[in-house]
Amino acid sequence: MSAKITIHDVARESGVSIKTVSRVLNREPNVKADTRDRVQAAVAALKYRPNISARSLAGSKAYLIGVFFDNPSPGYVTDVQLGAIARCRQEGFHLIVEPVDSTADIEEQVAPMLATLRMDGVILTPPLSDHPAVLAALEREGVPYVRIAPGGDLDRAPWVSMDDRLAAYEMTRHLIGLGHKDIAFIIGHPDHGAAMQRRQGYFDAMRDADLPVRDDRVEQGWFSFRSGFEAAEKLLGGADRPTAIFASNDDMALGVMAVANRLRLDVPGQLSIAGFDDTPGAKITWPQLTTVRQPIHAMAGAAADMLMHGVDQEEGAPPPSQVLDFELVVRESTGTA
Amino acid sequence: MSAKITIHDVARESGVSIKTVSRVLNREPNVKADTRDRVQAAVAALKYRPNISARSLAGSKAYLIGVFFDNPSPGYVTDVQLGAIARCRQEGFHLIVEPVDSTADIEEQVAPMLATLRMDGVILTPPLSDHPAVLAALEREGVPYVRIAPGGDLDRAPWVSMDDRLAAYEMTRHLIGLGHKDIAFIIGHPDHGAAMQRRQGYFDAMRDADLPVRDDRVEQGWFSFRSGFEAAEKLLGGADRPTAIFASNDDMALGVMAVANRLRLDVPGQLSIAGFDDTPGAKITWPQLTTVRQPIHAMAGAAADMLMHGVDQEEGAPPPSQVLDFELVVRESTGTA
DNA sequence: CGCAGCATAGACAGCGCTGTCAAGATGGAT
DNA sequence: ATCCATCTTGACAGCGCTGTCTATGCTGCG
Repeated sequence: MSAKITIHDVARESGVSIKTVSRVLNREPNVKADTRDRVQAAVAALKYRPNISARSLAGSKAYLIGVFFDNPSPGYVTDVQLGAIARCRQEGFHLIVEPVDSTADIEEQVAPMLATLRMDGVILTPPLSDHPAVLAALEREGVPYVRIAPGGDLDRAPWVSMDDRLAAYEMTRHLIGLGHKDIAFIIGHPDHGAAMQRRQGYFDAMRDADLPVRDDRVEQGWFSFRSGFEAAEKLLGGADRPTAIFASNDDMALGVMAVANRLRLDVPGQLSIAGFDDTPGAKITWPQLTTVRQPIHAMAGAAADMLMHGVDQEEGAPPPSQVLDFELVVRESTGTA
Repeated sequence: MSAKITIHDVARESGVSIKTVSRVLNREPNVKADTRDRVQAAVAALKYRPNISARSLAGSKAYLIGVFFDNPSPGYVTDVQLGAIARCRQEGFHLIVEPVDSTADIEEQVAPMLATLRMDGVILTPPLSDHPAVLAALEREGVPYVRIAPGGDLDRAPWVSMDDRLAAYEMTRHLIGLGHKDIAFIIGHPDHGAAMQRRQGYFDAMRDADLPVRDDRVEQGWFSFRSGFEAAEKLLGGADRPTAIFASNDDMALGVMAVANRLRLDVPGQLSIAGFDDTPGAKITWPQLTTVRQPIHAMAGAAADMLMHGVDQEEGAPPPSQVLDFELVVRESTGTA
């Protein structure tokens, strides 16, 4: 184990005080270029790395960003982490991941970790983005947070999201463009803000194309494979079938795909299927799923950015938020009617 | 924001010195029961939480465990995290997640974070468990680590794993027990230690049952959906088909399933399919996949345990390691021959 | 009754850094 | 040459804890 080398070693090596080394490290102004170079050379020579505990104890930054999640799909979680970390690394921040069970006592889970860690900020993923107790705990402890894809309460704190309504609108238009007129829709979990927006996008697109939407062509799902499976059984059970089904997430679309397989329906020959999210599962199927790619990586990165650079919200001004672009991913599960 | 309350507040409240509070917090001996109770009452009353930065700066523990990963399946990563965190929470530890790109410069990625964070230990997941540069960097910095499912070099450091050979052996026996005699096998990524063990388990079971293994019934795969798909096309292409295919991970098994669907083969009526891992994808398909459940959660928990309680390896003694139990999960994709 | 020996508690010095404040250096305007 | 404003640097005091060392109280034993 290499002996720990501290700021004092660097100061000695470069012939300045530790305070000056600190200044160089933190890119503070008012350091002569010449001095800065000497210090940086010493840092490089000694391979010096500031100790994060000392930094956060003495200063106001902890160099720690938290990610709270509650068991959405693993692919989503991992994507968020990767997106956030990519940005954090550049600034010397690290990521603390904390699963939060939204059905258990929030206070008990969140407050202790907030107090012990004193993180600089927390990234909230759905469904935590809309969990009142979580937001309240964060606010009480004075820890800044950014929500990813919140469903409501948009003026309360900064957030990052995509336009779910528009994405669903465009997916529906894609289907209509393929010649489909009888398009069924499977709604997502009603507690999930995005689910309602996607539903709206579907209705808007159908209306704009003057296509009627029969009541029995819209089924309620819960974002799970099983709920998609069951909805598809109703939709495809009789002889009167839609020519396309748009499930508002991939898991449900996969459920539809499974029913189609059982029924020996050719996809996309006899039935087009569209999903939403572009989870890994979308490619782990045959035919591969036409879906919407969420900019998860970018959203998490943007959230980390806001947190690291301080989200100083001016009094009265709306919180600084961002809407990022999605992408329609057309694969093999959709075809002409 | 609640004003930060410190050990001094607790000391004042309970009428003892801060050192005594520290003793109670750290469960040190030689504190009268009466005193301990008073302190604990004050801690509870004030909702005091020790500051982790101060603790790690002053003491030798950082209360931080790292998890290094390099993009195995998201489900695997998330499972490891959840398993490790569950254990860490009980002891007041937190988890730092760090993706490590094994194809890039390891030194550059790992050394800085080890120096700045001074974590108490690191959990390595495959394929990092067998990455020489990662192990070397950890050892040079003197950071203890526990490997999950390492492929070799078992005497070098502690590890946690399961018996992949035995699991594959039992899955093969499950198939044989169902009456199958012509069982094909798809090998996993050759760099992955576990892949070879699974292959061995298959061969051992076939040999022990006096069943011949034809060369053209064993295909090389890479643990990916596509490689499973391609292997299945070869295996199922002609009229002379095996009655069962054992793919040595779920992604490949799903590839086989996709081919079976295209070929309109009834699963499990005309073809039984078995996977390995029990990823979420195993249930996101129809019929659901018979597979092997890895004790990922438990392995990660055990690894965290070792790290938190110090893995003091005696000179010359083998590193303390564990082999945990797997579970055969029989679902609908396998049936009688 | 005196004292070793242990259990219990506190004083105090840092851990490695940043924030504050003050001192010295520099330069331009007068 | 003088003075002030500005730039550059350093001394020093903590941040909130733990480790070490010392002081006290108490026990039991000769």
